Amino acid sequence: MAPLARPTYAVIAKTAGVSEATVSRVLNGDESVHPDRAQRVRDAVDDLGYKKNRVASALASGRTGLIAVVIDDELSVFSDPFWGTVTSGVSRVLQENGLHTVLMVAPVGSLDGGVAHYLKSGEVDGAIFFVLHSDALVNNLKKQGLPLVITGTPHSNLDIPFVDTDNFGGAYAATKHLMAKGCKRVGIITGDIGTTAAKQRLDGYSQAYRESGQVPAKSLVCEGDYSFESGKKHAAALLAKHPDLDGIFASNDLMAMGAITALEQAGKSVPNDVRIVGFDDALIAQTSRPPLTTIRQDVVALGEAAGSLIIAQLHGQEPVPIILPTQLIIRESA
Amino acid sequence: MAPLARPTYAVIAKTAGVSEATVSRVLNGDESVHPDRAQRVRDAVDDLGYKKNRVASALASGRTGLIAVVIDDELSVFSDPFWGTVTSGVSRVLQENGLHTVLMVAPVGSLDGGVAHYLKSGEVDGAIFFVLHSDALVNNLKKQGLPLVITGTPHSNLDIPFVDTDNFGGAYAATKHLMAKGCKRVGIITGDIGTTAAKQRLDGYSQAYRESGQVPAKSLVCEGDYSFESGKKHAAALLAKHPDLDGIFASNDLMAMGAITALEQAGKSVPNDVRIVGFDDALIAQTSRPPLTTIRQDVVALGEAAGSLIIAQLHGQEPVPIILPTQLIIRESA
DNA sequence: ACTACTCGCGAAACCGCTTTCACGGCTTCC
DNA sequence: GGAAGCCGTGAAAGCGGTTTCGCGAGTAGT
Repeated sequence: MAPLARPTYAVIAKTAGVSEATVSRVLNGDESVHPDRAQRVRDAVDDLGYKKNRVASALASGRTGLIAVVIDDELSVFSDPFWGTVTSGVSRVLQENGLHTVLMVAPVGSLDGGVAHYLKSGEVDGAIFFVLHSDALVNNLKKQGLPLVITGTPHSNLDIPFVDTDNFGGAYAATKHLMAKGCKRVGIITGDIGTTAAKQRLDGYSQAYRESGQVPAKSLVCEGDYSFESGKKHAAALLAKHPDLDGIFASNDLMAMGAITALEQAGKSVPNDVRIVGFDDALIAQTSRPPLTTIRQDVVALGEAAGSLIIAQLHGQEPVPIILPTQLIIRESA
Repeated sequence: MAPLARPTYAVIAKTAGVSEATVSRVLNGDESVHPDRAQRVRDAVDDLGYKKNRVASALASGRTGLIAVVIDDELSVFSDPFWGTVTSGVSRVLQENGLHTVLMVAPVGSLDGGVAHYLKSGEVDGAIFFVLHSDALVNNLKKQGLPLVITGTPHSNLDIPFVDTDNFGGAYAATKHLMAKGCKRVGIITGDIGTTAAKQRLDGYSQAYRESGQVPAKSLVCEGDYSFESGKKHAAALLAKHPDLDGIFASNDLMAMGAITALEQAGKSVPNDVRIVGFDDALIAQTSRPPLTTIRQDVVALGEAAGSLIIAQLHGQEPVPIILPTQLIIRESA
């Protein structure tokens, strides 16, 4: 580690013939410095190839330039490309604003774990939470005034800015589409109903169903867990209970694929006998056979929105929740 | 931001009745402090709920406790769950060692971009590179003595520790498996041959082929780019050139799925007419119809290995490259 | 008994940047 | 013409740890 002696303020100040205080002012965009001196400083900076030491800067100013992305889990990122994609969106926005992303993949659990300590200890300027299993930590951090953003809609009425996809609208559109295609008996395989997203998608389905003049039978609603296997299982069950089933809305693409597999095993053709719509427009939706009709959510945009919400707070602006629109992508499964 | 006044060394020192220097020694595991005083310090730390300010610590010691994970790209993470998974492996290992992961998703390109500056400016204690398009930056950083790890085998003979999957062995096993199943004419769809992984997998294929007593025809080798579409395209081409084709080794699962799609469109049955083996054992391998026989690489382990290599270097140990074994997963496609 | 070391520990310098404070020089207002 | 106000600027005091340096006491060597 021979960090080839980087210049410091002392050097810049000397070559520019000003004080260190002035150097700091120029480099931090303080307008009150005389243009000539400011220019001298900038010249010196360029000549010497100066780069600010962010650590020293952080210590003195209390701002680290780091934003934590917290994934309260082990599994999500491991198996789901979704969060990786969101993260890269976040990362890009932050980078454009001179901030950096600290990734923390760990069960958050208590208020006293490693992650909690790290966040509380002022080493990051803000935090974005991805999968939130408990509100305790978030509430705690909010009290300390740490800028926060939640992706997904929070359970309780936390007064914390969040970004989310229009789950309700997407599910509504998916169900409407099935109805428009002539489906009379449409089942739904939900996600883990403990998550707000799953709940909202169910609501969208129900709403569309009711607008068709019918009420969805309880037995048409199955609670899955977003896995391929659960899609398979519940599709088979639905078919067993309702031989006249002609449509399924699955709360994500993976379950939709599971459903297709189950239906074809049962001798049904998709989309001729049963039409299927998924949610996400993940990569697998395109590679599926038949290609999956699904609700696209813009995952990168989700990350970018989260990033901008944090930045807004850093700038002292009052952040407003962001709900991103979805888009119906019609392929062959419905 | 009311960081409820966290205690500092000054407070600890006073309550423990020692000097700040001693506090520092105790907290950094210096053995030379008398056990009694050390205990007094530890008690004070516990009582006051003291947590070290990492920023101040970083400034004074020159160690930030941050490791950068650099993805020299925009696309990889966006579309491929692979890197997300590796990252979480890295993150876990680092966290266990009191380090944190700074994620940088950006084209690295020049020696002078934002990422380059960040890395050179000593704000991280080490860096792990994922997708490496150019050796320039890495070489440059190495000269500065920054601990580095590359995932994947470097092109040139850089003297930089790396972790990789046994691409050769995996491809070899895949091809052998096809031969053992009775395949006589086995094509390969490689990845971007500019990457070492693709090259190594091709070598493994060739080796296995030669051991069967034959030499693979040039026309059996197609260069794909890891995408679904390229798998589809090249499988169709292979079949056109070799009507007697009875096996395909695809360098990743996505291309294998593309190949299946193309073959079925051409009226061939998988695995009855043509057997197919993929590589990765990604999620889609299980959801494919038929389920994909493939070479599993342990992606999480890859990340963990990268993490430990960095840590080894931080401890001043001489790191040795790590090659992780693969495993043949037999499903229905071959 | 006297010098020579070793050992544990505290004082203080230091890491590099930010920010407060006060000062000299000007303009403005009675 | 003198008091009051501004403005641009530099000196210096931090931010909260780490680390060097040297001191005093205790042990050993001769």
